Amino acid sequence: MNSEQIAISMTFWINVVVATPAHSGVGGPLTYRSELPLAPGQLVRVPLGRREVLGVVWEILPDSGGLTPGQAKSVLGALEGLAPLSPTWRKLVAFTAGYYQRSLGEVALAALPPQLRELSAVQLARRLKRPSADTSTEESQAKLVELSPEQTAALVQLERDTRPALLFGSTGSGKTEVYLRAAARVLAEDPEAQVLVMVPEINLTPQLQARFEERFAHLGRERVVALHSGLTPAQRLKSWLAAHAGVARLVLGTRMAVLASMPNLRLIVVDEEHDPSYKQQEGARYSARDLAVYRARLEGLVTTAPAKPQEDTFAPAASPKGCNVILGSATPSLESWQATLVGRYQRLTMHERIGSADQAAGSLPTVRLVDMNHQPKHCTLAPPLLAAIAQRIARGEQSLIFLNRRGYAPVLACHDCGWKSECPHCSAYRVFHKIDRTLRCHHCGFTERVPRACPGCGNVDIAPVGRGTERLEEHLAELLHGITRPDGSPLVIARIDADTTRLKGALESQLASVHAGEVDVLVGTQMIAKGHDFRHITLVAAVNPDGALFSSDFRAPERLFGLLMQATGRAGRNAAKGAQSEMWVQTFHPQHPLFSALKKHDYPAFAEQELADREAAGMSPFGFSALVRAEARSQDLAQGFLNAAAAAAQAQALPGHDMVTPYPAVPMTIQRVANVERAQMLVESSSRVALQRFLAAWQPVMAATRQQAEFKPLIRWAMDVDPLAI
DNA sequence: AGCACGCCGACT
DNA sequence: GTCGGCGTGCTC
Repeated sequence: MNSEQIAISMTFWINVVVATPAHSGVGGPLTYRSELPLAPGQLVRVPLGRREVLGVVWEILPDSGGLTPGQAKSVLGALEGLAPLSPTWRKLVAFTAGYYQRSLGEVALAALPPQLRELSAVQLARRLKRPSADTSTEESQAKLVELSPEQTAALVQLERDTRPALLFGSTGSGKTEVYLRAAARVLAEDPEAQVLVMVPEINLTPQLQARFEERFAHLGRERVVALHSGLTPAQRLKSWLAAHAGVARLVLGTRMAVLASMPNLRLIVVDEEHDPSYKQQEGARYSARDLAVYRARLEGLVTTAPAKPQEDTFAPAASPKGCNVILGSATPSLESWQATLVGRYQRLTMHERIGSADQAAGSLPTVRLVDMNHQPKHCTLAPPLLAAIAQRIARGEQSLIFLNRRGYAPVLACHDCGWKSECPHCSAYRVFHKIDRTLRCHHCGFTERVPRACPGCGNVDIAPVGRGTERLEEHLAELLHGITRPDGSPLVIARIDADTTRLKGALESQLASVHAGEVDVLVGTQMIAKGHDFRHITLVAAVNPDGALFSSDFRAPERLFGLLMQATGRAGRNAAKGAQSEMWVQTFHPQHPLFSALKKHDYPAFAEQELADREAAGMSPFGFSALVRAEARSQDLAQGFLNAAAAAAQAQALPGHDMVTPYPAVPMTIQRVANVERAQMLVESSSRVALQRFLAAWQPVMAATRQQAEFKPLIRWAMDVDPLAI
């Protein structure tokens, strides 16, 4: 019957990408037949196994490509009314898939709103029929503040120089206003132009969204849309469709937005570009910041060639339209900083704090290092720090205390038999949460009530070891007992961390009470360092930051410096109090160069020091790396698989192997999670291109290794290119 | 990834 | 006797 149909009607052969992962064996596009002519980039429903899935038409084939008619199924239908995804978008997806070693379909489908997969043709037609945003509203320009000389200079420079721009500006220097002006210029120049603004976290979008909406209200309603995982599926689809149709002029989103379809993209802004959340940590592990720079080149947004064009896979040929990419940060990633040093990016510096008329007084807080070697043993808070906090309370000022460990105590232990609160499913300790008397595993979520007595020996004397935010809050309440506010009322201590903000809206309401001055001392994890503007806080303290100085994670110092710089920015944004604001750091290593740079609020000095270390060690941005991770029921199997795959790569002399160093497989830091053993293998190279070639060639070798009988029970493996931590 | 098929333990 | 556990294999 099928053959008769073929005989009487025209048949087209097309390649379609569907969401099959790279390790499934089906990496590339699948060939389907279609009775209708289809265009590359169109969305289609196709049969896959026994289900119907959404796919993207990737290419039109001249013939059946050697497939027998029985092998190819027919396309079920196209999503009518949707313009095909542009060639540029497909190039971006293809690059992402190739660079990060995932299948085309996995990247392409992940970039589409999930609801698109479920929608019937009728439902989609209804969504598309909705009246588009009104195009003309009165030109009610919001009143503009006067720009500082630095802001003006940055904007002038952005117009002159189309290299990617690193906007290096401290907290409060007015980076957002530069984004707004740069966006306004692009949008005004071209009535079709679109702008993409990315932020690291969803909870930062509402404030920024309000600001952009206000500024661009004259463009008409619904011209500014948000795109992030906090939206409902329907909202996300709506935003995506608006961006895809070119109706949305400005898209504000998290990392996922870098892959949004925006046919007239002219400017990309990456705010807080150093933030680790730009790196996707599951599925296709792409860096949205790096892809933003790539996409800008692809769209013809930035024009300058990199230092060594042939050597950089991250440098597509630029097209001629012209636009830009702005990366903003007070503490840039060392990768971006290095790029400005070699001229690949331009650097725009903004250091004045806007609104502080009194610059001579120096509005940045004083950094005080507390040498913990000279403090009473085992004290959590040094007496001088405690006294300073008490003083603030008495003056009616607020303090902010950081501790990067939530819960009450990181482990519960029996001093008699040595029992510790290990998780039965993971190789990690369960954290003691006093508030509900539970032991919780922060890796798999396994939760139990705290045992009455030691499960090992029956001793009732089991005790918390170490200190988390919950215990610090309790401890502070004891230490500060009796201290009163200026009006004689008792002090209030509050805590903000992942546990107190689990409920929707909880973070907002807690922040509001801090802003309202109801709280005297705020205890929290790093989540409070980001983006929140606490004007009345005049003291910020980091209780125990030393772990990051000697961490095996080579980016830990960079993150610590950024966090502490950000925290100093939190203190005393109220200009009048800026001069008396203080940042306290408790450390056993006060001579560490990181702290010397911090004392001077000197990021360039820190970067110089850190880059020298990285160069000596051949690490990013001077060297390139990838991790291959494997999961299995046994650690031996996971490691064995990785080692066997590496041996096969050497034996076959894969492209680039002579410039690439694979290290032996090792257990991951958290070796076992939810009863699955995890191992990883580090692969390094001084050449990004060699590493890329090697990884691409290695992929099928891994698949073949997996086919060997002994490795059948392997659960999965995946590559992480340019990993954040090793 | 989904979603089948397929072969071994505790229940209507 | 079946329901269901997840090991294994396939998807144009």
